[in-house]
Amino acid sequence: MPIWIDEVLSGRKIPLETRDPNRVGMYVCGVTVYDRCHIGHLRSMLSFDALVRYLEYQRYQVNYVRNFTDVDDKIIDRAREIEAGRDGDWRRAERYATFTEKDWALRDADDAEIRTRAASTDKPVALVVSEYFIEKFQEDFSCFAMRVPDVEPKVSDHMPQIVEYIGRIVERGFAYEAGGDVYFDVAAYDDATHAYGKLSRRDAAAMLEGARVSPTERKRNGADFALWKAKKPGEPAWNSPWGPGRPGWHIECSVMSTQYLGTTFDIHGGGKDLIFPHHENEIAQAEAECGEPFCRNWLHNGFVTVDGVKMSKSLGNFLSLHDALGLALPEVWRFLVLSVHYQSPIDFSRTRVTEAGERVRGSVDVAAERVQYFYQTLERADEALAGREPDPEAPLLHTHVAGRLEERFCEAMDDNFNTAVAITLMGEAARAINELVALKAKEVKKLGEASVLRTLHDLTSGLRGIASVLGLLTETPGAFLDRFRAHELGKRRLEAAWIEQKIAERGAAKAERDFSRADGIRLELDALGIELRDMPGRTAWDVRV
RNA sequence: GGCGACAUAGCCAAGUGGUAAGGCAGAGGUCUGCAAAACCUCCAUCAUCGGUUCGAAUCCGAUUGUCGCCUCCA
Repeated sequence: MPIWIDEVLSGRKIPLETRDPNRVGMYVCGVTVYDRCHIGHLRSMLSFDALVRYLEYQRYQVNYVRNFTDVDDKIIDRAREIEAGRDGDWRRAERYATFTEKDWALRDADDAEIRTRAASTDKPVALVVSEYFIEKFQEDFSCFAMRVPDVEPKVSDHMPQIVEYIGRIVERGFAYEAGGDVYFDVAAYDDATHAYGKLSRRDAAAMLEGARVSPTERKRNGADFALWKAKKPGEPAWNSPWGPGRPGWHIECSVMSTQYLGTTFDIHGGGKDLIFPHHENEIAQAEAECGEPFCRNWLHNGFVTVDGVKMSKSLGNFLSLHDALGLALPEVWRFLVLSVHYQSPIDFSRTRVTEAGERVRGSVDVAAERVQYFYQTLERADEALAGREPDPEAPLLHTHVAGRLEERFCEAMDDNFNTAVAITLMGEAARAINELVALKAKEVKKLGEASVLRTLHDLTSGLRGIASVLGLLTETPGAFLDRFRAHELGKRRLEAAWIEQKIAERGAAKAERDFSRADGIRLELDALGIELRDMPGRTAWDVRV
């Protein structure tokens, strides 16, 4: 069965075809490391992580490359701001208008650390900035258990290759030097190939027509873009035939992707916002350089929105990964991301009360509850199965679910990686598990004890199996649920020991059949968001999300 | 202004020609000292209008609305 993908270059749903039927070469645009990451980055990383995991589950050998753009205008800007210090005018720039005190605290702490590091090295501050944020990237993402890319190339490590690559584009007549800069010649390229704009579906002629060459500009055409930028004072620079300078944005991805994956590699991914100009220009550069098709399959993930508006730096409505982890556990974020199809927007929200007084659950909180539900389900199943050996010959119950879980999972994932449907299937399995666990002895007897046991066993391992392909439900329930409760309690500044003590008091009251006192304690805890569940012999508790 | 996407129940969200998955919220029920959890049942004809078709949420056109890209962005 082929995997069907909604491919952006062709604009259609096509079966995934790879150069080698058993291998996939995949390049995903990573981050430009000039600041902390936010949940938009997280979404992109997790979406493609799930994709890689599924491909590997389908026995593809995936060569996964994800870059760091560590030489860039924004990084240089950040370095300048750090050098200007905390009292610099930059602080009043419009892009910081939405910064809160908390944002500034983190920002200042990062800047101070970078300043300290820069003081003890000869390196340009800009490179210290990028090194620092690569470190932060690894730290912030480490808890998400993502499939580690096979290569994480950095621009600064590929200068000779980039310079040579640009040289070949110039030689072929698709780029020109102007005052130490080198620009890609969109007109020349489009004349030769009629291909400029093919990814983003733009009309190259119209773009060229609309643009004017201003006398101060070095560009021949407004649509041209820099492959190499001549050094300006205070900027990091590398040598090149055109003088000292640095690469423009876009060229690094063409160079590094083809270096590690070859020309015409299989999958190129990134956020939708990269389609133009970044990916369009990557294609133009790469195909200008070698005359061969660049990448066959282009996949783009949708945005994260906040209150329906795209989350972006300039709007100041972004949630940093750092803050995100304070709100919910990594697995909850993974669940939230995968519960929406990768191409659709995800609206991030927290639980709020409307003007009408209605409580509307936020997407993160709903995700947290679902993850909790799944682990609680597994915990019940594990308990029910403990020390019992299922008979694989016993007739299966719930055959639509139990017998077809993996098959239906593959159907969903083969259809353009529909993780949303995959998660629905997980829900079906969990419901069936709960139903079996809750059966009474009489009902078990009627259905056949061996059948119940076997079905429960199959469902549980099946659920774990498909979930783990997506990087979900891989922990032991106890470990996860403990952490989950600790996290929720932490948000509310409550202590588990205090709650346990209250529960003990209530237990004593119950033993004396003093139900009004017992109920009083229940209400007291309930008001704090603690829910009690009386079970045979003990009282369990949960934190309401 | 140019290009593009989307519009599914109170909220979130699958579904690209055959008669609307799932989740949250809500209602009823089983269970319970009372609860909770879990499970069961109920809860939409798919923005509007027109067209193609035996048949459309799914295709085409128009309208309205929302959003994105065109400048940095996952």
